[in-house]
Amino acid sequence: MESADCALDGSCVSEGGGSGRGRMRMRGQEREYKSKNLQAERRRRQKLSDRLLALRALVPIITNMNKATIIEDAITYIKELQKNVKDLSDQLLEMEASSEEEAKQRSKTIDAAEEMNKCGIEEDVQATHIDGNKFWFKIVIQKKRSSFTKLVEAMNFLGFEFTDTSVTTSKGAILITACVEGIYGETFAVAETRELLQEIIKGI
Amino acid sequence: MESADCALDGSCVSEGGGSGRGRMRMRGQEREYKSKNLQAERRRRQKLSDRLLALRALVPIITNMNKATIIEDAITYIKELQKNVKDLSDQLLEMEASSEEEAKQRSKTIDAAEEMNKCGIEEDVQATHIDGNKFWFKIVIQKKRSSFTKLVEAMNFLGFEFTDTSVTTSKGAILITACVEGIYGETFAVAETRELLQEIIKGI
DNA sequence: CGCAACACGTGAAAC
DNA sequence: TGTTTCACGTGTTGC
Repeated sequence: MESADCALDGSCVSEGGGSGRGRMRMRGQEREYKSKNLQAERRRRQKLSDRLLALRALVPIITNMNKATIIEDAITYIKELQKNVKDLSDQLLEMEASSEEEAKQRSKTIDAAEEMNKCGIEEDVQATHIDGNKFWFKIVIQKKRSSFTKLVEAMNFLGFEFTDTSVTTSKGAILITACVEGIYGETFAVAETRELLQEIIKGI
Repeated sequence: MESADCALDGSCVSEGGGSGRGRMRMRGQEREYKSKNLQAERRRRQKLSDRLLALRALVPIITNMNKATIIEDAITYIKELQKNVKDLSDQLLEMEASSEEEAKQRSKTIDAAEEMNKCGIEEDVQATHIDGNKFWFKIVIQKKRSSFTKLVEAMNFLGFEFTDTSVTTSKGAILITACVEGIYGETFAVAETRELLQEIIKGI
């Protein structure tokens, strides 16, 4: 090293071998200037080195301790992270979109349910538990426009799937006999189901 | 610069001012050594500079063009990305947990389709004109969640009222036999009604 | 021995 | 103005 014999505080001169460049005058100021510059440069180098160290500590995979490879690894890591973020946010967006659709469906049926509450007809309802979450029920109500549709919608909203159903219309009345199954796996009590049906019908 | 007066290929000597360190002999070889070292150092510097440039290009927010700040920004950016990835994956995990039920339902419908195909049940749509705006139709479709509900909704929307209906679910398929009546008094052609039904089913 | 990587001091330029 | 940053050439070290 050219200045290996200098003190650490840069108090040495080590004027370059270029003997005649007309820059050896004002030795004291020149010395001070060089010293300040030297200290600043030392600080700068150390700062950069520290930053590089911090960067290396942040990157999980390190192929080499070299300065260049540290930055290279950091670059590939950043790219990987960006890709991850993109993929994840895409996936999340897709998920949210699908769940939004469901919410829409639900709100739609809720609106329907609210609309059902406007009308008020009380009719006969019978419910029987078959097994598990399967129920059989019989409903006789006065015929109204879209009443069957609304019943089906409401049952669907409550998590019931129609398996075997029979609908008969006669003289302004509708007879519905149906087997339904709770699709979410919850078990309902018979009385509860009956009350549910009556609530629905009350709304129709 | 100590060797600012040197040619770019490093052909200068610029022997350090340290006059007596016993290292000024073999001038030719020393010159060649320095030249090679110089070239290698140039390459190294350029490579590192390029990497730094690439890193800077990858980071969106740049407060300064300084080497140190470039690395600093990269560090904060990496931390931000890591946080993003963590948050997103957490959110996604939560979503997936809540939508597991749906996946179950979907696999259920897939199973239903397989079962249906196994049993040799084919999807079918038949429509027959009874009189006026009354139709009788038979539909055999693969069992899906809310498929019956959606069919009823669609028919209701199109102005059909269900009068006599029978629904049977068996082996992953759903058989619907129904008499419907156009409530608005329009007359529909049979072929038209059948196409309508097929469109609806396609949408389910 | 050569090669590769590094830290150093220094002159010049930028803000 | 001077402080800060940069690129440069060089000596040194480890493989």
